[in-house]
Amino acid sequence: MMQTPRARKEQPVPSATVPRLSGYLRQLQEIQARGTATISSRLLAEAVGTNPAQIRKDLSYFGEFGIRGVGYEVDRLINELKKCLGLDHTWDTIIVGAGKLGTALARYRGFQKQGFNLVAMFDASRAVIGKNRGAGPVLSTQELGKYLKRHHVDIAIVTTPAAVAQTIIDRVVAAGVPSILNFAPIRAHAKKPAIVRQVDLSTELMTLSFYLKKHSSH
Amino acid sequence: MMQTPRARKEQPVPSATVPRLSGYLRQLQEIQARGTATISSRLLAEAVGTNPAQIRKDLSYFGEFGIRGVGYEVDRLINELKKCLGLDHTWDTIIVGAGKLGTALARYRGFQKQGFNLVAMFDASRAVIGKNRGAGPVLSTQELGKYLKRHHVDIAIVTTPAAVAQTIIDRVVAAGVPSILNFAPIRAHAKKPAIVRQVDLSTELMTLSFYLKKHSSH
DNA sequence: GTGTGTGAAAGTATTCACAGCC
DNA sequence: GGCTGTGAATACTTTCACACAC
Repeated sequence: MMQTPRARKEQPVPSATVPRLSGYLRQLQEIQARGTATISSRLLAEAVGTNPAQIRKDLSYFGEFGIRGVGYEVDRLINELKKCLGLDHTWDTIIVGAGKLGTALARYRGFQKQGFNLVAMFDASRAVIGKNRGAGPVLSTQELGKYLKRHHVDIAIVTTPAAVAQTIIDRVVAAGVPSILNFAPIRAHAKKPAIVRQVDLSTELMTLSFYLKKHSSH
Repeated sequence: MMQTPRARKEQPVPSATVPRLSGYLRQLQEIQARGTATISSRLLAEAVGTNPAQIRKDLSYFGEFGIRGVGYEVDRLINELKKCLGLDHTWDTIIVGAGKLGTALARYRGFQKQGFNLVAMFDASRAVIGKNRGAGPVLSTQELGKYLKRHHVDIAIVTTPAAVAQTIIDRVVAAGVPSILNFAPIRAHAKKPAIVRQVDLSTELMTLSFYLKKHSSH
C-alpha cells in the first residue's frame, strides 16, 4: 500500500508551470554533470533566469522536495521532476513527414535520451519511403492507419506540408493517438479530446518583429 | 502632419496578445483567399479557436478597425495587423547553422512571403560551406563577425548544436544584432538588451508528456 | 543563521455585459 | 437587429514576506 507522506492541499497545476519544469530539469542536469550535490532555489533561479519564489511555488504543486535551511538535493529533485513530467517511463512517438525538418527532429539526440521512443517515420514521397531517416525505414503515409491499428503510439509529431497536415492530424487522432506536436503552419484542431501543441516559426518571427518595431528606429 | 483620428487611451500591449495577432493574420489571409470581404469577431474567433471578446480586446490595443453592426473589412484588417506586427517592411535575417534544421527553415516558403528577408547562412563545417542551402552559398562561421560589420541584420536564427549556441549568440549580440530566435536546447541569455526567443522541442515534448500522464492510465 | 513552503498581496489576462453606432 | 469597443468583473500568475524546519 502506498503511504501518503503528508497531507498536502491538492491544487491544480497552473498551465504556466508545466513548461518551466522542463527548464528546471535541464539546468539541474547540467548542475548534476558539474558534480554539485545540493542547490538552493536562489541559485537555480539564477541559472534559469527567474526568481526563487517562482521555483518554490512551482515545485510546491507537486510536493515538498527540499530541506529547509539547506536547499534541494540535485539527484532527488531531478527524479521528482521527471516523475512530475511523466518522464519516468517512455512514450512511443512517430514522426509524419520525413523531409528536412522531420529528419532533423529524428536525429536529435536529446530525444531518445529523455524517454521519447521514436518508433516509426512516415512520408508520402516515393523518393523517401524505405530510406532510413533516423528511425529505420520510412513507411508510406498510406500505411499510417494500418500501422496505428497494430501499434500503440502516444505522440505523433507532424512535419508535413501545411496542405496535408490537418488531414494527417484527423487520421491520427481518429486512430486514437492522444497527443500531437504540430510543426505545420496551420491552426490545428481535433474533435476528439486530444492534446495538440503547436510549434510555429511564423508566429515566433512575427513576435520578434513586433518587439523589433518598438525598439528600432525604422 | 499626422492626424490623430481619435483620442484613444494608450494602453500597453499585453505580451500574450502579440503571438495571437499572428494567428489572426494567418486565418484572415485564408479567409481573404476564399474571397470573403467582411468578417465578424465571432466567425474569426471560431476559425482561430478562441472567443470573440478576446479578438476585439486584442485589436482594441491598436485602434478601432471594425464597423459596428457589420464586422471587419478583411483587406483592411490584414493591413492593420501587418502594421501592428511590424510586417509593413522587411527584416534582414541570417541563419547560423546550415544543418538539416537550418536548411528546413531556409527552404520554408512563408518565410520570405511575410517580409523576412534571408540574407545569409553560416556554418562551421567544411562540408557545407559554399554549398547552397536556400540562401546562396553558406559562409563560414569564422566570417560572421566580419559580415556583421558590413551588413545590417535584424534577426539571427540559431540552429547550431547546443555546445556552440551560446558562443554564437554572444558574438551576434555583441555585433549589434537586436534579436535572436534560438532553436538550440539551451537557456540562452544575452547581456545587451536583445530580444531572445526560444523554440524548444524538449520542452514541447515534456509538456505533452505531462498532460499524457494525467489523461492516460499508464 | 539559512532557505523552504505557503498564505496573502500585487499584478496580468481573459471574459462578461452593455452602451453606442451602423 | 447586429456587432464593435470597452469598463468592470472574474480568473489566473507571479511576487512578497514570514512561520517554520534544519
